[in-house]
Amino acid sequence: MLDLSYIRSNTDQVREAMKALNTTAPIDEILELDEKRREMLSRVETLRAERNTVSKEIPHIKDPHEKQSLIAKMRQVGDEIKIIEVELGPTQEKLDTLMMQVPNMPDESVPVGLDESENLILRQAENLPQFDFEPRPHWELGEELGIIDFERGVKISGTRFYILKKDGARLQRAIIAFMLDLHTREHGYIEVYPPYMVRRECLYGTGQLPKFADNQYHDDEDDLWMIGTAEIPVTNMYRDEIMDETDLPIYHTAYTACFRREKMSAGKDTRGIKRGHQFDKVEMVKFVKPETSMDELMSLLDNAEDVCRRLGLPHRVVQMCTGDLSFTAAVKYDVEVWAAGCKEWLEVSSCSNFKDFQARRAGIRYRPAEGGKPEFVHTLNGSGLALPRIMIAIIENYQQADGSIVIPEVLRPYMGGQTTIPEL
RNA sequence: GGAGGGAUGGCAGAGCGGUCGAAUGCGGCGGUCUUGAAAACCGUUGAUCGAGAGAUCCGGGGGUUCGAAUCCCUCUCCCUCCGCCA
Repeated sequence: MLDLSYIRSNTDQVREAMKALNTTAPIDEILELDEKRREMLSRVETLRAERNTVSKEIPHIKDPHEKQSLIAKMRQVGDEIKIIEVELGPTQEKLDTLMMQVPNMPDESVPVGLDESENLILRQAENLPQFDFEPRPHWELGEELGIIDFERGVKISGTRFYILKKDGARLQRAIIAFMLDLHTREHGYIEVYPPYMVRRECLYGTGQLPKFADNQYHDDEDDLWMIGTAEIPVTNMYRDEIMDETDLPIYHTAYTACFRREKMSAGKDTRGIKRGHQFDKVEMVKFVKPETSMDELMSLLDNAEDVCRRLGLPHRVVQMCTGDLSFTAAVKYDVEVWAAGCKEWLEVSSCSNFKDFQARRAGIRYRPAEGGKPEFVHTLNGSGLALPRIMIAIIENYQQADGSIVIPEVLRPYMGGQTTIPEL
């Protein structure tokens, strides 16, 4: 959420930003409602002040006539207050609703562009794996090796579901453990294991609601929402908290399953395990002081790239232009990994700086060490990394002519020393 | 799922329908004392909006009242007991 007083005093910049984002936001309506709200607020506050002072005097008044007349007068003031409040309530509500629909402002460093075609490739691996045979896609190899069962996945849960089996399931487990160990032991993150179902307020805090309700699975009976990413529970851990400056920065990493309806991508990527309704991900989340957040984003991105490097997966980094920025992000970089079989760059991580956008929604603040008012922290997060696509890249890039797969060296300790699938 | 009890400032814990943004203790911060520290003593110490006056906040929402932390309704959460269960 943006700061309302910022919108008020920097209206032109906000309008420009919305244009750059290639979106519209109800700025005029917001300003109008805000003015109406403030006008009513000052009226109602004056009346309340009067009632407060008089009500304090009433018990000390001896003369019963005077007392009764003041009570009558205050009853009238109370009625007036109520009349204004009846209008003020919905106005405030409407304003809040609109404010929740305004996307974050892009950082000045973000290139202006219309859509994904104008994203910037910042760096790209030069040596893609070479084969002296035609590399095959993971859905063929996976099925042949008996490590992915598409048919039975669909049988039990429908389209976009699959079952990992034998070394396939084990490989995924190994990657998860490897990534968590890397982030906790070498990158300074504290591991957490959060709930996969959260209350609705959490989704407002991180920005999935109200705009993206379509993509969330949710249980009507208890109003619990299945997380689409660990960002949701982990960021909301500190909702409505004021931390000490010395607590910052906080780095968390979490392994969770993620659930997405994928409505907007209907019919897209239906082959293989690239896009499922359920997938696993290791996530990195940071809470930092505002002045450090851009540096923190760079190190977060590097932490994600480090996973690729160690797994020996050629990757590239893409900076989102304004038109392809997500609703909540002020800056966003994607890490994409090359998959030799389907010959595609696959997005395995998305590293964003949300600045104070989520913190304001979720009420996450810190008290500066030198005293003074609490300030909003900056939040960041990035995948570290998404499992299915890493699985794809490993299966396809490490495939051999005979259809077997060589296990990347760093994963072998997590696979009991096994070096290939199938085991020789 | 059934029965009961509770939710107050960073924590613990008082609170009569008016003088309560809230006693007291702890913690935090500042000071006195001390070579330094501890102890002791004194002071200070919540948030939001607002230029300010002031307004609002005692789990959330609604109501009664001139006036609500205090009364009523409702929701949520927590605790205890019973039942059920990985």
